[in-house]
Amino acid sequence: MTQDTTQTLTRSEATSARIIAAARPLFVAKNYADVTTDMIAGAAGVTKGGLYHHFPSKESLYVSMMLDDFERKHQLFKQSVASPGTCRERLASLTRDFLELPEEERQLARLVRRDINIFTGDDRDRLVRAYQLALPEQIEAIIRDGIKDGELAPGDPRILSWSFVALVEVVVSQYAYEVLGDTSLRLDHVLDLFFDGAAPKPTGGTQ
Amino acid sequence: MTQDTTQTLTRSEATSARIIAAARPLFVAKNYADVTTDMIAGAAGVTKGGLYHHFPSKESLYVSMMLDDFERKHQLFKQSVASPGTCRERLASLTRDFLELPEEERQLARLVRRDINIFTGDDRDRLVRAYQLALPEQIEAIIRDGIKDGELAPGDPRILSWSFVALVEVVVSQYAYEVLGDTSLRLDHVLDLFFDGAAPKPTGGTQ
DNA sequence: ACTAGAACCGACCGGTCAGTCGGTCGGTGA
DNA sequence: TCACCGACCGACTGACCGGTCGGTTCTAGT
Repeated sequence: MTQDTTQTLTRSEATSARIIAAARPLFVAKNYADVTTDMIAGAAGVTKGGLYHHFPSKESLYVSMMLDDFERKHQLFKQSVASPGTCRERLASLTRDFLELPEEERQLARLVRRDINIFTGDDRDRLVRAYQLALPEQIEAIIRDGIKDGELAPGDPRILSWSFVALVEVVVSQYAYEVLGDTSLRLDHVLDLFFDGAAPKPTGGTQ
Repeated sequence: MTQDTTQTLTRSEATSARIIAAARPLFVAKNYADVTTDMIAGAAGVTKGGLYHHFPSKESLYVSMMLDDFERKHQLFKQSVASPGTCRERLASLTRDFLELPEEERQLARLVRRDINIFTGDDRDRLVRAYQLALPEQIEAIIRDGIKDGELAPGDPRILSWSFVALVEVVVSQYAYEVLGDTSLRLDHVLDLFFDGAAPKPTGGTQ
């Protein structure tokens, strides 16, 4: 698998991918414990035996699914971090990418918080590290630059990045979509709130 | 229970309360599915049969526990909403009350987000309503006043209240405690960020 | 065509856990 | 002191689910 990534997937790889793809919406919709291996296998068009041919355990299937997703997100968000422009522009780029992700992939990022205390030891550590690398650390890098360049007030970049993530999660809700509408307005809302706060601007312009 | 709250609890009420008190730390530490009724009963000093004498199901025990807690929080936060002062002062009062709650009670508020998709129908609705009444709606009331009085820029008060809650949850983390230290500094951080944002102040004062 | 091995099947096992039920205990009123 | 009843007990049940395993089918190389 390491020596040959150029051509089409093997049958085994295709089935593994199909199983993971089938598991994704199930784990988004229901708790880890409430998603059975039979459900996943059924949704993927294999039997439980087939599933266990590709994954040694339910837990390892879950971890594979999450690591897969974090890797994709990591690649996606890395681009915004590397892009030129102001801190605000780069944060906007990253957030826009996130908001324009399909619903399912956006929700996956929340699973790590919901399910993290199910796991212990190695699996838990790997999940946490992969998540932090994919999202908070990318934001933290941009924020760190922003502080250095004077675009942001001095402060702990990690706490600021978590705060930013928290604000983004708010506008992902159904209600925010109804009130704020499409991506651009939700994006502006998050950036305005993060950079300038909720107090009225001293200059008092209307939007 | 409605007609007689003056004197000491009956034995039955005391046992119910003991069971709920025993369940609280267990549900905080582990997922709903991973906390067994035997564990709860054991921690409460009764047997499973005794537990089921007081609660018809595990789910109803969980719901009772949560509704109990939300009711207490509702009473607590109501005071800050009713208190005089600026929007910022009232938000500070409410947030300080929250931050000074014992760890266990603070964490309980997060359970509703973690476990809400376990339940369906009536129980789910009651949990959501009780939570929103206890926390976001109290904050929303203060924010609504703030917008009316010009202390906050116009905006959707519900989204702003959710944003505020999200920012508070960030400073509840272990890391934030290490970086920011005691309650007052974390409180200031949340309020500064919410009201004024992360950008440097135009006047440029240092703290 | 033959065959070795990978992919896949599905009945089954072992363990777990919510919920049950017949019974015991202790307090309370007559 | 005795009868009653709510509180409590704990062994048991039935269903569910993760994981196994012997067997079958598909595929690729010769």
